[in-house]
Amino acid sequence: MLELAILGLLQESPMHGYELRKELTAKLGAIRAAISYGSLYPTLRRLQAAGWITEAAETPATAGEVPALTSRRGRVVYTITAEGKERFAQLIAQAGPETYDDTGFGVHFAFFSRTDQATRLRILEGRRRTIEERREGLRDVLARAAERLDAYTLELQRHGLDACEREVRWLEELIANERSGRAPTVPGTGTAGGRRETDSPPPPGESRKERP
Amino acid sequence: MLELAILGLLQESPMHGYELRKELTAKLGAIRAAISYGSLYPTLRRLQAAGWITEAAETPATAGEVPALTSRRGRVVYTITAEGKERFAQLIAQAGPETYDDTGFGVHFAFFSRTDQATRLRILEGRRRTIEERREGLRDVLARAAERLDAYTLELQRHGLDACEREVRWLEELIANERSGRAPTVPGTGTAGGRRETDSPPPPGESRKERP
DNA sequence: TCCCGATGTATCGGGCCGATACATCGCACG
DNA sequence: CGTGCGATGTATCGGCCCGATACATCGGGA
Repeated sequence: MLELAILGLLQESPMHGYELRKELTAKLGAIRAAISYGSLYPTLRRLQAAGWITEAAETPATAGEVPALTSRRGRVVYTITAEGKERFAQLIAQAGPETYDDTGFGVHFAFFSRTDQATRLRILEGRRRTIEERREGLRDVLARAAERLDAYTLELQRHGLDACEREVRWLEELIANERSGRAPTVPGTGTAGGRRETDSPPPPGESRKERP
Repeated sequence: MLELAILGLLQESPMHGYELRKELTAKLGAIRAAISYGSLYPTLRRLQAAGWITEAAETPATAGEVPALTSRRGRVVYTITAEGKERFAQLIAQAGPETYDDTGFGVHFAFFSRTDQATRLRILEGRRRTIEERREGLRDVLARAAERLDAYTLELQRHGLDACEREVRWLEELIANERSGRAPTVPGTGTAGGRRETDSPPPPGESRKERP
């Protein structure tokens, strides 16, 4: 999963580790706390070993432009390769069971703008099925094993069931929007400000790989 | 986390691995998919090594009672020790940062009936603070970095923010109930049947993501 | 009869996390 | 003027947990 996220971010621009972590946190903040360096650095090394990215020490002196007394810090900049872009395209499009768990779905969804509509629909529907199954499991427990569980445990299940129902509804709306070619924007969620004039566009679709 | 859950369940009655997994799934179904045997068995061995539990091959023949032609299966039954009970009490009462993440909180909450009110309040409030921080982080991103993110990523954040707000409200109710000495039963959640005479107690649980 | 699904125990490779270590920079506060 | 603290930055290590895999038995339906 981390592999996919890193490849996705580096496609926007080359970055060094610290920056990558910040971007990762901003992009995936809704699904996971914060990536640990204990995962990040080993993953970066793995990606390099596979040839998906290259790492390079930051330009020691860019010649002109304020050679700067400011700092000489050993920053390492990671850049995605052509093979890495292919790898990303492959990972983002294929869907296994992990694609539908909380983290996997979240990462795929965060990079939906780099996929085509058919893939988006496939993933959205797979996620819905997964959540529906979880929901049925919770309903079963609540209906059939309620007397064996204490009130707190029961309340936990109820809250989980509620979250499942809510997510299914959310997915239904996204699926409907997707089918009609409209953009994501689910009506109900007018939560925070921030909407800009840029918002109409969306079905960003087309996985453009901007070649150099 | 698994350690705590196992110790908690074995306190109700001795069990063998397969059974333990089923109970774990029923009790924690709202927060995590299903415990893998690849985690369960090593953890059980760890617990035994520490002296918190003992393992014993199932009684070969209970003497009378249908010696049974049925089966001779090498089942291993795990039983909690006195030290294990102390360990559980210690784990369930103390709270570190992991106590407030999705999984950690869920497990603690599932065993709330084995704790005192003060501990419950402490954990509930810690969780609320954690979720409030997550919520603020999402608001910041939505307010300050919205133009840098695509429509899908934005929608993901909005959905996450919505879940945070909902959970905070839920926690508030649980806290209020806890303070007033009342039992949980959050008004809104009349989802499934199963209420019994035992029900006065508690509130719900929460979880999600996964995280992690 | 034969196979399948549930019951049951167990290991192995690998991903990811938390703790930890170390180093530099700019700024605020004393 | 110094001193320390928070942000920036790279990196490793032990350990938990997961998914895949292997193996074995039992009851029942095709």
